[in-house]
Amino acid sequence: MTATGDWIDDLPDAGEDLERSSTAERVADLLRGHIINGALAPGARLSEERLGRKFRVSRNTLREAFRLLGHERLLVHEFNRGVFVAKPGAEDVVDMFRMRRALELAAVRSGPQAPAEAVGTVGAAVEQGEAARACGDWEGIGTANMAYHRAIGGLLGSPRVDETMRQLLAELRLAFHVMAAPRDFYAPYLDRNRAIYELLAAGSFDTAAEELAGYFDIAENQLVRAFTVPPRA
Amino acid sequence: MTATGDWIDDLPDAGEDLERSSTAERVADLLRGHIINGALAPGARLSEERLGRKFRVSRNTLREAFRLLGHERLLVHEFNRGVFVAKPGAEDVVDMFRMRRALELAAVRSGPQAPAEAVGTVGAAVEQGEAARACGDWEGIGTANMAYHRAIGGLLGSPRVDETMRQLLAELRLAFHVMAAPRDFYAPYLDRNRAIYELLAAGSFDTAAEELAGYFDIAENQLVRAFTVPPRA
DNA sequence: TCACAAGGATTGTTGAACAATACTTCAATA
DNA sequence: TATTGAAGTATTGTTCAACAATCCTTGTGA
Repeated sequence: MTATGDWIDDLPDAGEDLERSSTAERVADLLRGHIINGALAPGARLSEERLGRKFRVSRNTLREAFRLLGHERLLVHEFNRGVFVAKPGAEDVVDMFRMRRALELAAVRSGPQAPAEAVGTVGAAVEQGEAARACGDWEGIGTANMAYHRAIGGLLGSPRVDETMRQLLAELRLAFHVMAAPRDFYAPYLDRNRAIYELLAAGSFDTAAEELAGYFDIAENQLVRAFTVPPRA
Repeated sequence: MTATGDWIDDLPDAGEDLERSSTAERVADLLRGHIINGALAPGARLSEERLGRKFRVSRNTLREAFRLLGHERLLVHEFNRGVFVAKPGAEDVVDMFRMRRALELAAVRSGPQAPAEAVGTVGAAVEQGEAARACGDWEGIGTANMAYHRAIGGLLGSPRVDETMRQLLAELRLAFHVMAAPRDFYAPYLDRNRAIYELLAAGSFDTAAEELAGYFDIAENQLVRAFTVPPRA
């Protein structure tokens, strides 16, 4: 017989690829993508009948998908009026940053206990962003920035925090589409991202936290200003 | 004419009392109550047909309610098998405490910027717990402890953190029902709760954070032990 | 004991139907 | 003109019934 049967424990987890089958979840994924990349403008109304025809799913299934995205704050559900793509305001941005500060700063400060490859994931996101900049791929820079901060949150090694960060950053990205010129918003922060990563890799977690806090202050300020001066009515 | 029409802006917001009407949400509220007070045991299966008959709602409406509670991690949805009351394990408790530490400690340290009556809310929860202890109302002590930590999270003044804390503590409470003797679990912590509150009221936020961190260590340890030594099979 | 097939039970999804509510239009009135 | 009121229409809220897909149980046979 071959050594042991342990080989079955060694192959990678299927990870949701098996259980993932519900139509409602697939529709939710599809919609989430369209919302995040801006294909569905904030405030847009989602008609049950028309979307149902478009996706070839029944109204009931569609409504289940709506509930999922509503819980992620990407859709708002107004009773007897329908569901709309969420339209975050300045106060929402402020609130999201409150939560980001709490979670990401705690994550960075918990660096010494972070799981093994967690810091490496941050570095990968940094390079992903720099590659996008080299191509002039502004959309890609935004995506990389999301991955970067998700990786920061990942330092806590907490599935619940990971999930929360995922939602939070998706909602934040939605907020960008309300802004005037989100194009090269993130580009100036790429160098700062790398600097923080270097500090993490060097084990200077407290200094990294201070740097990150500085980033929050600047980015929040810039974002809120972009909201307060509305993108021409 | 009477001075201005501004009086209409001055009356208090109706605040969700008007929009709150969906049957699915009411069913979700009902189920949530039954789950956190232990009427529905962890691991129990929720049959769509039987629950639908019981509550006099259709399967579709019930399924919408399930989705809501699933997103709060109170129910787990297994494809083609049904929904079950979540059954948190030791690793879930550890993870919940990771997130609690991040949020509540950040909240306490943000004390100086806390909204006006936020500290008072913490004090109210302390007294609510002491009153419950005086009555020997163990269930009430647990409820008061939940309110206490929600109030701690409320120091951040963030709606998103509030919502997250609400879910987190509901899930944590569910975890208690897996324990052997959850009866007087919280009683020993009442004095500590008051001590932390006094520190908050005195403005010693950093000291309060240290005390709170100590509470987390002890409570988590006690909880995890209660899980590792299972409540007789 | 194990494998496997048949059967029943439950969920996944659809489509249609009706009630309840919101939105639109337009006429009537002050 | 501005506002009110009253249809009429469109959309959502909810239910019901049906069928496909999947799981679980049971019993049979080797």
